[in-house]
Amino acid sequence: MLSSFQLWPFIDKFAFFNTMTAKEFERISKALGDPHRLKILQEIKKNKCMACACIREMIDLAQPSVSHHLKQLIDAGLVIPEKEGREMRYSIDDKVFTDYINYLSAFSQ
Amino acid sequence: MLSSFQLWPFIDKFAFFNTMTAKEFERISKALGDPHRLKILQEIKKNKCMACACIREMIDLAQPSVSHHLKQLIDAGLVIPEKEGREMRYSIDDKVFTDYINYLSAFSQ
DNA sequence: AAAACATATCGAAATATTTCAATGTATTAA
DNA sequence: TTAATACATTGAAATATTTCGATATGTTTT
Repeated sequence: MLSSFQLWPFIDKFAFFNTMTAKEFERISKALGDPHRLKILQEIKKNKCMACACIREMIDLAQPSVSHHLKQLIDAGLVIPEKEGREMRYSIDDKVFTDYINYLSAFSQ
Repeated sequence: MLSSFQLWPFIDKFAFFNTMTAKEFERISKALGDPHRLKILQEIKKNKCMACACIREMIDLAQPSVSHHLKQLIDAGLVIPEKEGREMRYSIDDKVFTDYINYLSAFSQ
């Protein structure tokens, strides 16, 4: 059976099945490549919690550092920020993870 | 329906389904977070080619730089090096990509 | 054995990232 | 309206990564 790529060989295997560009992929990979940010992501996944107040308790970093890491996760699209009074709430953007996985899956087949 | 995590809540969701540690995940993410290394991976995926000779033609970098990037991909486990005469052949380790995707999938569900 | 070739390693300069004290901004409480 | 709270931004030092010329190592060719 022919795959799409054999039928349309001019289509880039690494950009066809989702809208992610190589630049976006790179930014997400960078965001994932830090132990503090991975911890933050896992905490946000466990329970959508307010940021610095809650996250600082689990990570040994100053407030501006936590803020800096959160910004990178947000800029990569992995985390969605939401203002709630004078606090912030952060949540995981499942779709961006799915797109990232789709991009990756071109390598493991 | 109960998930495994509800049945065994003491098991870490991010380390159960594969053997990858957070440190390994971090190293792979870092390796993926560079445009040159992504290009190299895509080229290796397309056709298992000899390294510097073939890869240098597609990337505007000096030979030691290509070697340096390849080393990071190898250290991350994404690429398998193989000596063939005086050349090297590099190939993708599908399994490591699959493990990485498994680790990631805990975030997108 | 000497020359040529393919790639790795070293070391240093250029560049990028991480970190935090100080300060700014917006929101709620007094 | 002044205090306090929650978080973002700035700017600078510490640290890590990228890059490449020079050189080393191992393999094939002559």
